[in-house]
Amino acid sequence: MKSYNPKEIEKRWQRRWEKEKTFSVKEDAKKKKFYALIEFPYPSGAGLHVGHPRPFTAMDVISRKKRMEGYNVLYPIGFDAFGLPTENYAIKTGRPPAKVTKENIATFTRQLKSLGYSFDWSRSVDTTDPEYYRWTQWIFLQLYKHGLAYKKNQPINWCPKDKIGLANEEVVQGCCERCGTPVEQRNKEQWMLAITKYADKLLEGLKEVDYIAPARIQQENWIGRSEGAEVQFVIQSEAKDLPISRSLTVFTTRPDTIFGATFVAVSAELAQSWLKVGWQASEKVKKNVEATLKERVATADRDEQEKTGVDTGIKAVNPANGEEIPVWVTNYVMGGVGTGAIMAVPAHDERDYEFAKKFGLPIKIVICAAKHVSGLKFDKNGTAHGSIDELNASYSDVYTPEEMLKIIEENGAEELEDGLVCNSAFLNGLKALEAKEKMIQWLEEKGVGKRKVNFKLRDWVFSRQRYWGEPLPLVFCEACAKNKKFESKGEEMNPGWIPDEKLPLKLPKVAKYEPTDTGESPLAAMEKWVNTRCPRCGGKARRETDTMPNWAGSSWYFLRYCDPKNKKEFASMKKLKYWLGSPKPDAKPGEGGVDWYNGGMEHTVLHLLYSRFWNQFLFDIGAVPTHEPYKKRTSHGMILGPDGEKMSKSRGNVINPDEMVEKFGTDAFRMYIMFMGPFDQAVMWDTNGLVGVRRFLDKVWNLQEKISENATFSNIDENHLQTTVKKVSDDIDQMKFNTAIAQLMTLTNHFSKKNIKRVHFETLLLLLSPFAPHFCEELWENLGHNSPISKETWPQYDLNKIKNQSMTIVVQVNGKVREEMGLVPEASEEDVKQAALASEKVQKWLEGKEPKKIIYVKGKLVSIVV
RNA sequence: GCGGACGUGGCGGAACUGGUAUACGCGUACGUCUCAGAAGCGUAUGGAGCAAUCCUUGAGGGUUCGAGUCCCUCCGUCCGCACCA
Repeated sequence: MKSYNPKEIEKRWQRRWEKEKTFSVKEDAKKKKFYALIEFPYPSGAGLHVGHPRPFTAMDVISRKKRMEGYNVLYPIGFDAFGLPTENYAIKTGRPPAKVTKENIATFTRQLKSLGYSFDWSRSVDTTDPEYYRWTQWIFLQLYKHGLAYKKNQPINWCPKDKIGLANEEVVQGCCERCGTPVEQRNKEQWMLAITKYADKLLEGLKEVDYIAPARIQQENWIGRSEGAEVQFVIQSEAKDLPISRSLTVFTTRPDTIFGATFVAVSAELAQSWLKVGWQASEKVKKNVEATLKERVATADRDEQEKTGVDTGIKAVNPANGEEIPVWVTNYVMGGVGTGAIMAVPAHDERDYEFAKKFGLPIKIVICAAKHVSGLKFDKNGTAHGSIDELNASYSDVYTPEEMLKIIEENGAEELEDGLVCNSAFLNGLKALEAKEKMIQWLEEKGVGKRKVNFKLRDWVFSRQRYWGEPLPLVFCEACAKNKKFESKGEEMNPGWIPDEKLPLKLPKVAKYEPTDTGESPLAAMEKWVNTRCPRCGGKARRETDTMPNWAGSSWYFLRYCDPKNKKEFASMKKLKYWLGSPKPDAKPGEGGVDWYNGGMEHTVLHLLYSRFWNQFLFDIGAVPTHEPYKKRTSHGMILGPDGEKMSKSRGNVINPDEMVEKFGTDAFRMYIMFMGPFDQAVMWDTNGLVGVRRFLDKVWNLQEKISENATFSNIDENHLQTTVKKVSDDIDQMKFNTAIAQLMTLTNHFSKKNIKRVHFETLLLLLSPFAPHFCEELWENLGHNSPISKETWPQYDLNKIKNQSMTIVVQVNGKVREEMGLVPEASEEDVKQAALASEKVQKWLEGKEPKKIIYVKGKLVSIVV
């Protein structure tokens, strides 16, 4: 017998799969479809990282199993190739990004093919291919035509190192997500996508889909819906010079606490906007505003930041009780949130409390609830700690501490929701949530406020001033703008667009890729390209020179996979319906999507949200068949270096996949990646573990010699086999690959102690084949099969075949295991109990006492209580 | 601060709806093969003890015949958001 030589057999099978197009799929109405998706890689110059194979192998295992179960499986691959690293490389070396990208894709392709993935390579896409980005541009134009893309002059996050504008989502703690440089604010004209118009739909859609909880929760938090009210506070006459001469609008989620508002706090941004339009504020106020705005940009960690502020001297009237309260400018109210102004309720908001304490502003309790009376803490015995006397010093009609305690105890009012409103006129005695509703109604009736839903989500900054991205297919024509030939949607001149049949608008070849400090894209210097004819009137016009962010191409790639060669549409509806539509006969319209999408947690906010937005929009205009793009979303953990740290060149703990494949073989590498640890958790690389998996494969290889038709096959053997079929099947479905492999090892260990029948060895190979495909193909062929194992049927288990000759019953005395007995499986409860009591060991522990109680768990154990 | 995940041998990690904790792998020790080493193969391997037996799932308490699993308090690690009103 030849020994196991991975190098030889892996090349052979890879060539054969390619030649026979084993994994190419076509739509086939007779077969159930299954669409498995992984996040397509960015083809960096460094080549494949060991992080890549983890999700790729996992979905490959699932895809291979699904194929064997009779599904028509689409498992596609492509490249998300626009982006900064390639552009920066081009700047450094002067080589054209398109060329560099081609080379990188070739490297990635070779590496991915060497790992034996069952991708349908004939459907491969490349986001930088004009035939692909033609449709990215087309979708953008659809958004524009539907009023969801607009140009806006606004402060943007500017990374001075990368010389690029960043979306809010790309700024982490005030720094550029990519390079870590502190971000500056700059005013720039930017293309925006109105994702906020889809905020509610994006939130609603999460109910339809099966995402792992952290992914769903992160999306919910990011969208950040909060229900409350906008309330008008009338400004007193001393502030005539204020632009908001009549009233100031605040947003609050707790209108029920309005009687406890003791001051109004406004953001420095709002104050600045007043100053710009002629507010005559004192020098002190002006200085404070300036200082706060400066600090905003510089401070990354706001945790430790001291609250500061200044009294503007303006008075506002609380509409609920007519009380006059001061307006302060503070650093803890943010410009972009709500209306940029709040009513401060120090008794029930920690931040307001901290501020009120510091500046000696009054604190008024209006809700009796243990956890929400600032400065007061109640322990389990109901004893109050803190200083309520200090709090209510300026308000005589608040309950005494004793009365409050009583209310809290009687109503079990721990949380704010359970609290009772006090000191609030017509709201007194109501539960906080009821009071909230009543107050909103009251505000609306009086015309001093209205119900309002607020979102954290901001519109998406969609333009980048860089070269290596999709050009925005827009043209500015002054003549047309003057003649108002285009419907007005933005603030400035409205550009016309390039007609569909003229797409794609190709990226021109430029000599220099450097971005400019003025913030213009390198395309702006291409006079020949920039100056063009207006597609409407044929007159002189200029092209838009901004490009799209790298999120654009990845927002719809899963759609293109369904019909990658289509020249007339981004994909035909018929094909989209086949691959994305729900196969369930009772499915509601719009239900379905990619059956299973696995990707990194780092993409659960941005990429996932953006592509859901595009898909929902495309659904609304009738271009795709489903509401939601992805039916099911899972995530993998990171692979850490052998030192337990994130792999990085500077740490020198990077593992090269090519090297591992060269040394141990692709199948061992794939199996080790799956065996390392729980799929959703971070795991440390340990090459010794890979050695162990390789040993396992050798062991399976050697089983060939033990095949004998005279081999015995006992019930115990049958048990092992059936349990393994069940466990491996179930575990793969639940992505518990590590335990599936452990079970295959157990079965192999069992088999290697005896002679085995060929059919049982074959079952083992079938179960192993998704993990180690080349290895199993080879052994399958050695057994004399002509057709490949990948075309075989997945084994079925039959629990009825598990026949126990005996069952093992554990006997516990007072909760401790004292005896283990083998009994016939037919034994009745009485038989088992009798046998247990009769046992010598049990008798010894009973010490002659009568058992109080005997519990029997069928087929498992007897528990005797003395 | 809020939200989420988690804490089990020397190490990575198993354990279904509460029912024999430590599966599987690594490492280690001994044996076998070998001129020798490596790789194989075999046996052992949570801790203490000669043994009977006792102890053991971050710490402490509770519920239960029975807790890694459920409840409470605390400690620690990782991730996400962050003065979001």
